[in-house]
Amino acid sequence: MSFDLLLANIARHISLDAEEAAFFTSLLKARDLKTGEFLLREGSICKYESFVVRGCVKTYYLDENGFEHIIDFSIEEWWADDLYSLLTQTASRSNIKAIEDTAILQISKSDLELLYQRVPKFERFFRILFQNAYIAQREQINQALSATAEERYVLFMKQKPYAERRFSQKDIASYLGVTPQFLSALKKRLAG
Amino acid sequence: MSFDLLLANIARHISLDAEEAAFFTSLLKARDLKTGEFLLREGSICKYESFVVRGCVKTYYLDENGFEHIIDFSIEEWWADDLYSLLTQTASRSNIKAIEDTAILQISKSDLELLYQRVPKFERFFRILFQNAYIAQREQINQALSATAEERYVLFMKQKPYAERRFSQKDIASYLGVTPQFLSALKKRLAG
DNA sequence: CGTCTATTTGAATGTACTCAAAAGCGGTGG
DNA sequence: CCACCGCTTTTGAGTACATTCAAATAGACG
Repeated sequence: MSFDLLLANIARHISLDAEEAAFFTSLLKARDLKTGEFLLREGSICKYESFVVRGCVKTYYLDENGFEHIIDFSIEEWWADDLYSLLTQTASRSNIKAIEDTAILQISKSDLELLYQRVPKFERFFRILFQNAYIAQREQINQALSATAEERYVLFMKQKPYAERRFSQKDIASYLGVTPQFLSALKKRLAG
Repeated sequence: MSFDLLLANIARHISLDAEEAAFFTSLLKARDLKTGEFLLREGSICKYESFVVRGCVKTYYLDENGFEHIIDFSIEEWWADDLYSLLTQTASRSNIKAIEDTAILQISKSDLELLYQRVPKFERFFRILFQNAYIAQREQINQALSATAEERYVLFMKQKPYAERRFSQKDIASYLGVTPQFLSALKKRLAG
C-alpha cells in the first residue's frame, strides 16, 4: 500500500522516525470509492478522518427544501470529514460523496486518540492542520459576505483552475451559493 | 493578577500541574483597553494571541470601498487574533478594536512556540481550540450561504442574547453582512 | 437510440442595496 | 442645564442582483 503521499504531507510539519511512521500507518485503512459512492451519509456517525490519495469527494448538506449546499471539495492531499459529528459522535448533517473514482486512507477517532497518546507530535500536526483550515475558511466567509457572486466565481476559478475540468457547473454553483441558472447566465455575461 | 478565568478555561481540556501553570502564566502579559482603543491595526503584524478576561473587542476589515465588515466579536473567555498575520508574520488585513472597556491576557507568538516545546500538552489545548473554532465557523458559512438575512438575524440574536445590550445595531448589521438600513427595516418588519 | 441529468434561456418576482434625508441619542462645552 | 455636535437609527424611493418557475437544448451514459 502506498502511504507515501500522506507521509510526505505530514513530513512538512513534523518529523517522524521509522517506528513512529510504522505505528501511524498501521492505524490506517485504505478504501476505494467509485464515482457516486458515499463516504458518509447524513444521519450516520462520522467515524474517520479520511485523507484523499487520489480522486475527489464533495461534502454537502441538504437544506430544508432539499437543496444541496456544497461545503467543500476535497481533492488529493486534503482531508474529508464531518468534524462535528466525528468529535461529538452524533449523527452527521453532512454527506460526503465521491465525484470521481477516489482512493482514501482513513484513521478512526479512537485510533487517532491512541495516536495522540503514543506519538504526541501528532497533536502538533493536527493543530497546524486545523489552524490552516480555520484561516482558509475565514477567507471564504469574508468573500461570501462582501463579494458578489461574480467576484466569488472569478476568484474561485482562479484559485482552483482544475475546477472547470473536475467539477460540474451545478456543483460549482452550489459551492458558491447561487442557483445553476444564475451561474449559467453569469458565465454568458463574462464571456460576452 | 488574575489568571483564574484563563486557567479554568484551559483546565476544561488539559490538566496542568502547579509548575506548568506557573510557567504558562509567566509568559502572559496583561493589557487594558478603553472603548475605542485598538488591539491590532490593519497593516501592522499580529504578535499575540489575546484572551479576553473582561469586556469585548470586534475584529473587522475594511473593504475596497471603506466599508467595515465584522469578522467576529470576542467577549470574555474568547480569544482574539488575526491568525493569518500571527502565523505568517505578515501585515494584518484586520483591525481589532475594543467596543467596551476590556481586559486581556496576551501571549506572544515566540512565547507560544516556547510553551509548545516546554509543555507539549498545549499543542493539544490549541488543537482542540482550533478544531472548535473551525466547526463554529463552518456553521457560520452554511448560514451565510443558505439562510436569508432575516433568518441569520433571528438565529444570531438567539445564540447571542447579550448582543442587543452589548453590540450596536450597526455592528450587528456588519457582522450579518447587510446594511444598517436594511437591518433596521428588517427589525421593523419582525416587530410588526 | 433513448433516457436522464446538466445546462441554457427568458419572464416575472423578491431580496437586499444605494442614495437621500429626517429623527433620535449621547456626550461635551459654554 | 441646555444647545449643539457627531453618530446611530429610521424611513422612503428607486435600483440592482439573484431567485423562482417554466421550458427548450445539449450532453453523458447505458
